[in-house]
Formats: sequence, C-alpha cells, structure tokens
Amino acid sequence: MELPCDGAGICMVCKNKPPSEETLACKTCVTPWHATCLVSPPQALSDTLQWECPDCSMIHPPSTSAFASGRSEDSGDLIASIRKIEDDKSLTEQEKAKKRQELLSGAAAGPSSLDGEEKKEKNDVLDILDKELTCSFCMQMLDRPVTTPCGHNFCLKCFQRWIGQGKRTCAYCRVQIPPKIASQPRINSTLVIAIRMARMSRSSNAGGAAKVYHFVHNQNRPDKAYTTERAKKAGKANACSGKIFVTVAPDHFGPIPAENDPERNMGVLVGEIWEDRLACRQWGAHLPHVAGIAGQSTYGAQSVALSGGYIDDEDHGEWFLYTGSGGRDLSGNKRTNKDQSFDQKFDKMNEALRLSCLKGYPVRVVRSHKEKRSSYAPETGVRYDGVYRIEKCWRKNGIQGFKVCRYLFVRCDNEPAPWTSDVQGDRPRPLPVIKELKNAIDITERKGSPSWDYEASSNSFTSMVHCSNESFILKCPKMLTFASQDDKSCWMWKKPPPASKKELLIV
DNA sequence: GGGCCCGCAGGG
DNA sequence: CCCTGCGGGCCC
Repeated sequence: MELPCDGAGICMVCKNKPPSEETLACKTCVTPWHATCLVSPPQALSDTLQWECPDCSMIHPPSTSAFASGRSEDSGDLIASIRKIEDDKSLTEQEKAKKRQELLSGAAAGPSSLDGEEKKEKNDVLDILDKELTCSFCMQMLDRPVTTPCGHNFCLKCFQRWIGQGKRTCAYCRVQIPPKIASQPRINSTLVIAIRMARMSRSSNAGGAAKVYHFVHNQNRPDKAYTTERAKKAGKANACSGKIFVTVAPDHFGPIPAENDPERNMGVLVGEIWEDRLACRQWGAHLPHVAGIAGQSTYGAQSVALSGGYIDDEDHGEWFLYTGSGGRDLSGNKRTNKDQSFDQKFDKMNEALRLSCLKGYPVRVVRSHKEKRSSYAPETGVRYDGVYRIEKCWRKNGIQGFKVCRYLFVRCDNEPAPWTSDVQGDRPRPLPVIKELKNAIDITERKGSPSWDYEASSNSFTSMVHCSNESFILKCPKMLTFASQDDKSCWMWKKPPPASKKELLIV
C-alpha cells in the first residue's frame, strides 16, 4: 500500500517525518510523499520535478488523456488548419473565431460535412456539459455528484476513494476539505437533475438544437455580484448575481428562518441592511434585482421592494400604498415609459399580489432609499423590513394599487420593531383607513388583524377571508406559534407557510 | 441631477 | 422564446 505524507509531513507508511531531500511533491496534486517508501521512486533527479504520485497517475493514465488520445495523430493537421484560417485575409476576426471553433468542436472532423452548423451547436452544448459535469478523477460524467465547498464536483465513489487515501484537500484546487464533508459527503441533488437532463439531451437525436445557457451553478458563484466578460462596462448595473446564501425556495413565503441560513445560522433579521438590491437578493429577501415584485400570478407574491422617493406612494412605515408593476415608469428607462392602458386587468405580478391578498399570505418587504432619505432610513442601502400582508387591492383609473400592512409585529433580535411610529408597539393594532378610493373598482379586501387565529383544539391556524361579499375560512395547520407561552400577544413566525399551494386547505 | 443605455433575472 | 422590470453607472 502506498500512502503519502499527512498534513504534518509524517509519512503514513513508515510513520517517520522524512527529511526534505527524501520528500517528493507530486506535479499534479502537490501532495508530499516519502520517496524511500515508494514502490518505484523516480530514478533520475530530473524526473523528480515531473513526478506524478501513484494516486494521480492512476487517475490520469496517460493513455486515456482525453485530448491526447482523440487528436494526437491529426494534431499536426489541426494546427495547420488553424494557421490557414488565421492567414485567410478574406475573413473578419469574428469569422475566423467561428471557423476555429468549428474546427475544435469537431464539426470539421468529418471532412466538409454539410450539416456542420447544426452539428456544431449540438456539440457546443455537449462540450459545455462535458466540461462542467465531468469528474476530475475518472473524467467521466459525474456519478452521484459530491460538491466541495470550493465548488468542485466529483463522483461520490471517486471522492470517497480520495478521502480514503488520507487526502483532505480538493483534488482540483487544493483547498482544504472540511472534516464534516470528508466524512459525510452529500450528493448534490441539483446537479443530479442537471446530469439527468444532460443525459437526456445526449440520448435524444431528434429535436432542435438546444440553446447554450451561460448558467453558473449557485455553488460556483462568487460571494459577491460580478460582471461578466460580455458585459463590457464595469459596475453593478449589469452585474450577475453572486451566490445565494440561504436555502429557502424561490417561492418561499414569509421570513427566512435560521435553519435556512447555513452561513450564519441566524436567518434574515428585520432591519438587516444590504448595500444594494443584488446583495439583498443573495440573502433571499427579494430575488428580482430590478423588478419590484417577486411573485407568480397563479401562486402569490413572495416579496416587494419599496423604493422611496415616489410621491404617489404613501408610506406610513407600518403600512403603505404600493402601485402595481406596469403602473409607473422606471426612471430613466425609455422602454417602459409608455402610455398605460386604462383598462388593465390584474395580471402577472399584480395578480400575484392580489392572490396573496386573498389568501393572506405573508409578503416580505424590502425598502431602499435611493432618492428620498426619510427619517425612517438614516442608513443607505436596501433594508429587510419584515413580513407584511396585502390588505386591499384596487384598480383606479386603470392603475392598480395595493395597501400593504405589517402582517404581524415581528419581534426581531437586533432592534425593536422598526418602521412603527410606536417603537414600543409590537402588538397588532387597528389599521388606518385608506382615503380616496371612491372611484376604485375591483376592490379585493382582506379584513382582520391579526389575520390568523390559533385554534388550540386542532393545533391549527384559521383565518376569515372576506372577498366579493363572500366569506370563507382558510385553514393552515401549525403555521404560527407563539413566541413564548407568557406573551401570547407577541406573535412570531416559526414555520413559513407550505411551499406547495396544495397543502393549504381551504374549507 | 437627469437622461441614457446597458444587461441580468425571471415570468409567461 | 420574448418581454419587462420601483438598478445602477456614466455622460452630459
């Protein structure tokens, strides 16, 4: 059995610490090995620099190196062909690049294939999948993929073999692997789905060429927003999202609890502030980085972003009026600065808000203060403001409006209930009546505060809903719990409503 | 400080 | 696929 030196430099075979002249570093994985304990140590001194350890030479046997095997005999031709393209003065740089790519992607492998265009596209997809979904050990498509914290993927078996050899660094980038992951590697289920899809696309010959998505898996995203090569100008305006830190589903309603915050294990607290909308997105409070409403018209709205400085938005802290999407222009964006139809229906995001109103779903609220710095916001940035509910929806002069009220007074750990005029108050109280709604139509209303009542006999929560002169009862089992047995007036979210709408019983 | 343009993300 | 979106940087 051949074993390397451990982290302290002690040979795992002879249990001695070899002097540096007896230590060999693998050219691939840089792991130190005790030369005298090797079965076949390198003979010449010059070989020691190019020496590959038993593990690595086993993993990458030279004969199966993907590049060498496929192209070794015609690589001379390939270079000649590339030179020919380079020298062709009739081609633009773009055309040259395209030709080169065709050549490398194998479209030109079969001489002058006529369906090259279609084949190329398919190959592009498969190339990307090959590259991204390949295990660095066995060079095959990942089997039961395990992802390291540094973002590299390996087959479960390959990973376990590596760990079994006493390795505790990533085979790809040498970053330390935490003991927990080494001992209990978890299969990356999202990746499993991606692999399944890749296999499907590989096996299906028919069908149009798949589109190449520049998809970056969450684990592989940086901790901060970043700008791609394609987005020429720097800055966050065109930035891609960084890693999402919380583990809640994108359609998750309500607060983000500690158990979904593996990063800090504290959940997203009311009053938390991020530099911008992209950072806010990373903590799951509000996912769209431009749009103001996160939601699905058939499911409900998860969150809204309230940006200060719009005069028509009445903002009273614990309740505010919100104009639905499409009802205003995005400042400085000509495309949306069009005339509004005067007969809008509730659709898309507005319908999502209306549905949340009907069902009494909690809506997360984030506020930003780009223009107006109100006394509410001594700080800059985007602020998570806790859970609200949509109390009323209406349509007036073709514009949809929403009245959004604090759902429950959520006690937060880092400061007393913010955005309330009464700082002491973390109790529900009557809500102000909205003015000037005489000409409004389509009023969807939801009454009652707090919205959910606890029913001890069934240990469930019920809520009375009034809608279009009809009343019905919503039942949601075990949705809320009291913060403490002593203080029943202080409500707190413990468990968010079910992620699937099926689980919500309407009796 | 306003106009302009940009490109990402997500819904439908 | 197409469209839109209570961002945001930069230029004037």
